[in-house]
Amino acid sequence: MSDLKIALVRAGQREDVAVTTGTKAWEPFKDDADVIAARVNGALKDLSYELQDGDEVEGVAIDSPDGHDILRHSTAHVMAQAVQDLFPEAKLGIGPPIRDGFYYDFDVETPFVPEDLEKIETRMRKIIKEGQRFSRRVTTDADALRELQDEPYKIELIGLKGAGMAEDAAQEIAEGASAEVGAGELTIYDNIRRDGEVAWGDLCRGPHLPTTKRIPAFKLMRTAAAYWRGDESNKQLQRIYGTAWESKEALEAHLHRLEEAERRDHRKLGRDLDLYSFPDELGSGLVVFHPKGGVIKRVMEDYVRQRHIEEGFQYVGTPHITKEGLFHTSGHLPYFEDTMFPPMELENSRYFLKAMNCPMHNLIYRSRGRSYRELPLRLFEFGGVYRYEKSGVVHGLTRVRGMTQDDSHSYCMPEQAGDEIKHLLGFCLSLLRDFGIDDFYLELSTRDDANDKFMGSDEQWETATRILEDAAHETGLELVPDPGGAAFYGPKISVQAKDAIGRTWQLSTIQYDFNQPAGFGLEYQAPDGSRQQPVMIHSAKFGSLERFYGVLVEHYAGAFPPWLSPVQVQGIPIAERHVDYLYDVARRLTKAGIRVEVDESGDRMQKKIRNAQLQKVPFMMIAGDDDVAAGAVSFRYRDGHQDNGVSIEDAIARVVAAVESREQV
RNA sequence: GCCGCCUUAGCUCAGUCGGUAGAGCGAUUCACUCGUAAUGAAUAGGUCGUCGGUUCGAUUCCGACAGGCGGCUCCA
Repeated sequence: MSDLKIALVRAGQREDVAVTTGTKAWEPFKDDADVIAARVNGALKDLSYELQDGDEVEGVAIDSPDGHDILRHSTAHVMAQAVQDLFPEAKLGIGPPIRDGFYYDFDVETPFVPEDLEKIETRMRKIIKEGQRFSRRVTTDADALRELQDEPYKIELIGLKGAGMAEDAAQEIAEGASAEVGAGELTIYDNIRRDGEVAWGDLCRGPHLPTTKRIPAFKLMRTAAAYWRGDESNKQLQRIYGTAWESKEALEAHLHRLEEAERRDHRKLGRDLDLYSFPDELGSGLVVFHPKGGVIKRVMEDYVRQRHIEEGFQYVGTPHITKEGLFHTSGHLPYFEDTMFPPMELENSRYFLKAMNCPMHNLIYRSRGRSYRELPLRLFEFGGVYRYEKSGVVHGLTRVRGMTQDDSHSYCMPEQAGDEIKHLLGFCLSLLRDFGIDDFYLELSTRDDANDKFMGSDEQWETATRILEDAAHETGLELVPDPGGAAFYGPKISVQAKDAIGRTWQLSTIQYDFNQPAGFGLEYQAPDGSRQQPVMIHSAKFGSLERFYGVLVEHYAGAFPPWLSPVQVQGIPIAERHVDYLYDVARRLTKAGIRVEVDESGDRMQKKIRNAQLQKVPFMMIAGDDDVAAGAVSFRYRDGHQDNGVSIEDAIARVVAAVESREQV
């Protein structure tokens, strides 16, 4: 029994402590009810870990990010135990923690139904009540293979590990597989009842909660199918999603956040606010914009077109269909024919609906000789494209089959490419900020060596990737790599934006393309008289107008800033005799370019206020006897606050200023 | 495309153990003219997603298809 020296870290403070040999990690934290694991020399360990001399030890609280992961992973184990209790034939897939919860995949004969979830939850509560201990046990590949002979998927994972997979490779082949097998030693976690009986066990790296009793609150959310190891050609397993939290209150808060997200759902708000609809008669993924929704679309387009022109773009127009040869020249057809609507045959030609705009812009470039003096040449349009998206992926405005791309192509000399990309990236970000989206990071999609879909030489790819990377770094934004995510013709930077409730969306994309200029034989005449090939840079600022529209609806929960609001001012008379007065003010507002309506329905004024509130109109302009007498109006805002007796001149100026500044009110 | 669930009035939803349906909101009309989130009454509105099968009889049971929802794969 010799003394060990350890360093205890608490609230960022290091403290040297002497403990006896055999001291477990839980002991220094026995008074901290929140601590459910330990970080020892940077690595997460169970509280049952035996401390070594020189260890630096820090408690992991259940409500910390790591603590949440451990809690949820342990809850996934409890769920898997419950499932195998109730469905003994179920084979285990993987069961990692994910954002806000966890899942576990099972191979079962018949898919789970909602009633099964209730039974599983009940069984889980029983397991939690039993207070089973999570016990770590180091094993060997051979022992594990013997022990898990009835679990074919686990055996496959051990095989992958045995093949020398690094941890990140394991991550890649099966999202979350690294939760079961890592680069290090192989371990099994046994769930042990109080009487010492082993209730259940699973191949797992851990760490885990000390006991199942430490799961304060959980809920199973839904079932779904998922391909084994994320590969479409593999068998589909049945996945159960659940969530777990450090307290009942935290669980409630999470469920409340989900409800809030539902309230913001752009599909629901689109109906409630009469913005757009998806008539069955049109077909899946095809949208019609109603008058109010059309206002927002038009304002977006007008503003974006104006900004492009200011940034040196030239607005062009191209048709929605073309003969197939164009897409052969561009190289798209072999890659995209599956996602294009089938061709129509006429006059001995096959015509395709347009799925991308770039080939047509190339024709505009090629329509006459080009001088280096006009480069960079920037062509821009709202291009309507159609893509035959698989039926299961169509989703509101964010995944449609007919969309409008705010698409531009910059043609430049190779040496101009870096500056052009920086220019485009800055432009994208400033445009997004104008629409109130200001929290983003960048993603760099590159070629994947294992895949032969990519066209062009190694050198071209390296050059292009480096130029994009430099431009991305210059923004100072976080840059996340996305290997294998590039288009066949070149690497891509995309802007991933976070909305008001923290969800991320891929919006702007900037792609470097050295292939299409070659395919189309694009040239410019250089200062020395020689003919050179330009590079083209694709960029979409919003990606698609429809998707961005949907993102904006959810970001603002339908309460748009005045410049985007379909109705900016709703006039509400106290009584019928005030209608004409309001119409006079409304006429002056209209003259100032403001979208204003006067509610002259038979409703009581309280009802009119309610209606305007539900329609999320930014300015309610109310007039009664007092206002008429004072030559004024009264404002009510969406947050309920009021500003009475504002003179008509001030009222108009106030609305106009809010619209012009694009501010939120 | 794959797995599961769903489809009843414009919207949100009841209901029919197989005998062709109901509410609230919305709409229309009438009365009320009102100071910051729902005035009252009356009326209209559905071949219960579509097609086929079982049945004396199908909105209800079965099948196919379409559309939707949640995931997976894919993606702007």
